[in-house]
Amino acid sequence: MGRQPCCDKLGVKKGPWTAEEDKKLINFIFTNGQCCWRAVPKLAGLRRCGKSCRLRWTNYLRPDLKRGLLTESEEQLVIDLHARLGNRWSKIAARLPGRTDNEIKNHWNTHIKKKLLKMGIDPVTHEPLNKEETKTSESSSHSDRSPDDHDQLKSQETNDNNPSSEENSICSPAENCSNTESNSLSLCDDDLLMSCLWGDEDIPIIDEISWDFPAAGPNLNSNNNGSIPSWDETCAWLLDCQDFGVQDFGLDCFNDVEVMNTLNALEVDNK
DNA sequence: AACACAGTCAACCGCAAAGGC
DNA sequence: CGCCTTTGCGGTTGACTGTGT
Repeated sequence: MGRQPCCDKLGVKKGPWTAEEDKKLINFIFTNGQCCWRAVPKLAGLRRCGKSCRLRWTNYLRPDLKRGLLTESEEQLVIDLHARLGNRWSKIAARLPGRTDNEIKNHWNTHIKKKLLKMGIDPVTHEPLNKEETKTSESSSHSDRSPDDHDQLKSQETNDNNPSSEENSICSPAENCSNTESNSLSLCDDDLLMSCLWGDEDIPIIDEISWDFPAAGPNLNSNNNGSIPSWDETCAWLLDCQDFGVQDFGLDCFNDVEVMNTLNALEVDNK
């Protein structure tokens, strides 16, 4: 019994997305919310597989994404999290709001890996490289964290959700780093970042709290209670990284005059 | 200017987990 | 309980861009 392919290969487009396709996808998700990805291409009029649509949305089109290189603080956080979690990029990304697993994975492979090697640190074990050489002859110790040694971490990970787990007993200022603050890590200093890192409460992911687009259209202002990037911030991406204007979307949900004025103002600023 | 090489990153692929029936 | 579908994840690829010769 063969596995059903994620899409019929016939007539399904692959490769880079065009602005037109992006528009269709954004338009669809803004008006209908994120529903069954498999159905999205059909409903949105795209000749893509659902998987591709989901990837495009999560890695590129999501309004809450930060663009640009990771900051020093974020990079340090990634390194620390990688030491703890290994190549669990999605888990790492979940702790860096506005960053995607793909982005972090790429950044790790292209920048951080080399940086660590330059510093004489094994990017896999996070141990000093010369230390590694001597250690290879020894049997593994608790601190010798091989890439496959993350099963242990995995169990820790599962305990992350358990408030009574041992790891959670590590008292850190994380408690002070409230969820709302955690959503704007870029504003935190390194101490706060580390606090957030060692606090094992799952940082609420922006997706979960603000990207549940109702079909009726988002109430753009009501969700902004300070913990979520303002609409002004989140919509800037539309003007920032795409070569089309907001009006081009023809979004029914953008019928709020105030919002439209803001968007227009942003667009003017951008020019 | 032309070419080669290296670096970067968006996108694809295959697998596994999750969830519904 | 087992099958099937859907979603999510991590590894990998390949196109594009920048830099050096």
